[in-house]
Amino acid sequence: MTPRRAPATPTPTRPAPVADLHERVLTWYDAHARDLPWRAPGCSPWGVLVSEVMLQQTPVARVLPRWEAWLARWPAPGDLAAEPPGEAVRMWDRLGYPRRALRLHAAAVAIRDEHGGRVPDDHARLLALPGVGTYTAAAVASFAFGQRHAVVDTNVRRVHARAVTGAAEPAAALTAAENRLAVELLPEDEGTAARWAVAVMELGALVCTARAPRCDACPLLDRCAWVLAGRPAHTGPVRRGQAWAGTDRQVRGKLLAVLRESAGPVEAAVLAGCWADAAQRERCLDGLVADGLVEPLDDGRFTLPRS
DNA sequence: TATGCGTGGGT
DNA sequence: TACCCAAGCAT
Repeated sequence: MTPRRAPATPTPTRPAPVADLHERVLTWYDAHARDLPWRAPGCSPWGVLVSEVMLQQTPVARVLPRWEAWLARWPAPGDLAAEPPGEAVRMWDRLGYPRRALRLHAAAVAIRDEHGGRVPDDHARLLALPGVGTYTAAAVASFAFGQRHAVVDTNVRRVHARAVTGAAEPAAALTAAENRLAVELLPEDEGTAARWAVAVMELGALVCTARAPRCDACPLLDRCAWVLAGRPAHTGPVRRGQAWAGTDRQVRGKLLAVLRESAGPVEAAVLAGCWADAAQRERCLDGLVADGLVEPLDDGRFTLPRS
């Protein structure tokens, strides 16, 4: 162990360029941040957690109305935990990746049973919740509880890759070097670190975007490593697009949509109308049952999970 | 570590 | 028009 001792004299604790980075991004955020409900001062940690799970791979514009409806119906984790998981799947509507709804319900149950109904405020306990990974645990700890964590999502990775590393895109998968960089860039002060985390994400979401970055609006333009290097093209493997037409994903989506929109159990014959290929249809239905998204009844019908 | 997992708007 | 891709997680 090598305890790091704070300097007795007011020596700068980090190189000036990093302080400049912080100041520019934080100033930009104060002027340009979106007014999102889960960022409102009165938003509960539960509201933040729900937003983070909904925002996993789903755009803000589509999350907004679903988040409002969710929080209106289930203002606290215990409210959701008291209902069957199928209700969460139904309320999820078309946000996509409906296993997230199931996991959010399971998280609500865990919060009720293991945390007295309150969203835990430390990273390890958040990480233990269903559907909460490294990113979401750090995000909730930072955004809801003001703690100092490296919050590394796809936006942050892109900003770091360009502004600091000088690459057009981050690596395909999160690397140890990226995590180290994120930790190094974290402001020392807890409250500042929390603001920094959300500010870098916002910069990536609004300005330093994947397709057509709006560099003219970027507070880092004149010190962006990627721009200074002449905006070199992405070097590395081309990302594989997500196949869609004819995939199990598409079939699962069709089957679950029918169940969501039905008030009660659905006949197998109705589900059969979703997809002509019977073998694929059955495989997908079995998969949905195995995932807990669909419950088969003794009479041969199917329903959203009741327990 | 690579893969499977929904959905719909933007370019 | 066909991609591209959007605050990841679990396995």
